Amino acid sequence: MPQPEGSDQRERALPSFYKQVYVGITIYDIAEEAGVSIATVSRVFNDNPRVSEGTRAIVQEVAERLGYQPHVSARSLARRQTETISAIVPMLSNYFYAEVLKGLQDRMSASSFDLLVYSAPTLDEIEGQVEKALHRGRSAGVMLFSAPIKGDLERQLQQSDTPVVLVDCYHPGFDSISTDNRRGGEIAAEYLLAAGIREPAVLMANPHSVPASHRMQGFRGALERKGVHLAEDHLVVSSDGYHDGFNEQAGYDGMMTLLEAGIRPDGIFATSDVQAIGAMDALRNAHHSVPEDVQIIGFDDLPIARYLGLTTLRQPMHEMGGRAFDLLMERMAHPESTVAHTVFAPSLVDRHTTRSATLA
Amino acid sequence: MPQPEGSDQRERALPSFYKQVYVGITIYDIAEEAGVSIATVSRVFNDNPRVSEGTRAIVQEVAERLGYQPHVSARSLARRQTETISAIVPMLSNYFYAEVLKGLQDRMSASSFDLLVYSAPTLDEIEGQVEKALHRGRSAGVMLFSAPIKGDLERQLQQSDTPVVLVDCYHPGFDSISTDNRRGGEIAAEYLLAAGIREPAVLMANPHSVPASHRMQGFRGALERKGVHLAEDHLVVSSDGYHDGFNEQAGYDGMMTLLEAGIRPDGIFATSDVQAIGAMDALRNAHHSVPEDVQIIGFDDLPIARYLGLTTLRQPMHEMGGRAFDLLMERMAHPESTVAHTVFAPSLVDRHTTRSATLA
DNA sequence: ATCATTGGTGTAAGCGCTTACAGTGGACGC
DNA sequence: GCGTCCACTGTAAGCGCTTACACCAATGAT
Repeated sequence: MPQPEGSDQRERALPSFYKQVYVGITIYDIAEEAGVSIATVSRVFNDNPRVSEGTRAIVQEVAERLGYQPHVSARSLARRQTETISAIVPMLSNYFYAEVLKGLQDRMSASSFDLLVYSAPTLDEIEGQVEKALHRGRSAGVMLFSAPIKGDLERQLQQSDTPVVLVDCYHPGFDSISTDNRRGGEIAAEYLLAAGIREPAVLMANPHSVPASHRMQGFRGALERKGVHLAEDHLVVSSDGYHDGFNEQAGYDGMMTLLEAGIRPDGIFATSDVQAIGAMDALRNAHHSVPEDVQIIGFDDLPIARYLGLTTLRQPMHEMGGRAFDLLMERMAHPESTVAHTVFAPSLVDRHTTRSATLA
Repeated sequence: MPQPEGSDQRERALPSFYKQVYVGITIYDIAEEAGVSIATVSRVFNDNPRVSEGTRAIVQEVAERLGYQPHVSARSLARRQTETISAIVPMLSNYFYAEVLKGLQDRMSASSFDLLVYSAPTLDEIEGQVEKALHRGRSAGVMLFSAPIKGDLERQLQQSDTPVVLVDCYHPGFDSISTDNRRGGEIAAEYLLAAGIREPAVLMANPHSVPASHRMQGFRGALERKGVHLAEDHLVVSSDGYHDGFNEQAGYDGMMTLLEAGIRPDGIFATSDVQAIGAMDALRNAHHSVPEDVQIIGFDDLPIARYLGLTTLRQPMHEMGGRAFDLLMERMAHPESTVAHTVFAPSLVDRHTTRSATLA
């Protein structure tokens, strides 16, 4: 239905009746009511200084009265940019992601950006979600969590020209923010060794999980530097696909594998708190006491870790979220600047599943 | 910069060089390359049957080759609708919301909708976030969590014509989905009474929290029906604003208030698991044992409840999220149909902080 | 008094898409 | 052999906004 000329057609949308006030007020309505052109109205909402104070006041009053709200799609189409950023996370109900996202939102709330959340519980879902997030006009920036950047995904991201920030993962070509997982593993090893353990074991999540691998590698490396060997059969790798093996069942099963093989480590490093919790369950069932018989260290510092008194490596999740947003803004402002990798050092939170804590 | 005529201007965007292939391919580019009009291209992407098989194949091939992606803003502007729904939650890092959101996303993933997440940690932030979510063109539907619908907010929602579904809260004028909090309170009371308690106490979150109030009311009501009175000083209401008093500290403080007043209840109903956990902390510090000296029941069934052996009332969070999405879709399809309220019955999860569990 | 400037405003094109409406050419019936 | 119908396809308007450019009155310089 062609709109014959000017604003004739528009008149029916004008707020003659109250019930219509809140539906579809456009700048045309305001322009007509205020007796100015749509360009002027638009200028007012864009804080363009080339509008006289008087006109500005009138337009604002009318807009207020009619309950005008700019149409986001029209605006981003005309401006050629959105105020939406997308986050692709493996799972919302995972505390780590929820907390990072919260940090992100807390920082975002000062800006006018909105947060679109995609979830990709399994690795093969990532590409699809990333593709959606990368749709033209969808997001001003993308935040990708815990994804191995290679193959098609890598290409996809490289070919796109929307800014990307990697969280909890790494690729030389993109800004990233992560925890120094290797260092975390090292700290765990040093701590356990200092606490007197002789026979370490590792409960690892899925081998393709980069953070899990790094944590384990750091742990093993530090061990070896101190002359302690991590036996092959003392490293249990989860094949549980649920959340990459970062789950309680995986921890429980891993511990049972050890126990059933007659292995009795006196120090355990679990690549996540949830795994540690599962392991503690198994240990309890088998009547082994923590930390007397076996000491255990987790990773993440979930709220539950505090309640269980679990010694763990803390990641500054909230801060990471805020920083991730900053990085994205930075990248948007300077698309060509050098790629930056922000690495947070994990800190040991000493509680009651390790000896030194009890002795301290 | 006016576009003189037809597609002359466009030619520079055509993929003569590969590095440009992935930036800004429009239907004009495809139309030109495929030798058809933009209308035809558009029809192909909208599954309009009035396109011949041959033409369709060519267009699809070209689109694939050029890596075409529709521009979401342009599309929603032209279609006068978005494929985005917004959720306004108090706090992402709260397990309840994260889990409901996950249920929502799991159901959504089958559709082509995207999820915009706003957070409103305090009550006065709700209106602002709702307003953003209600911006014209922003969302096809809004999901509002745990918000008291009254005053400006009520008006705001009523005047808007975008579908709204309330989660974990209620208003006669809007579709809603919630747990029967009163019933949950009743179940807790009946259970505790059956387990032999004589002196009940309630640890309640903020009084303006509707779920907390209902839980308490249900509890008190059931108690009275059995001839047991809940003394005024046995009802501790939190004034801790953080997350409406649904936090561990509030539970801890509430329990301490009781203890310091010399009150020694033998059965405690906490309006949330986190409060129950805080209370148990206080109890432990004061050397009272659970469930011997005092039995305690929480509400929610967070993962941590399982580990602590906390008896609690479970809300089907994941299912609620899925259902919420269905309701929203339903409402979008039939804007004028009768308002529907879906109420889930909470179920008691019997663990070790209550007697009957140990005795059973 | 005249002309360049300037502050304020309007006109209209264009962002990339959808879709009503208007062709167009071939198959078919008479 | 000509009109009718149908299956496709193209033309162009419009979604609500931004913004380059044009315009105009008032101002200051000369």
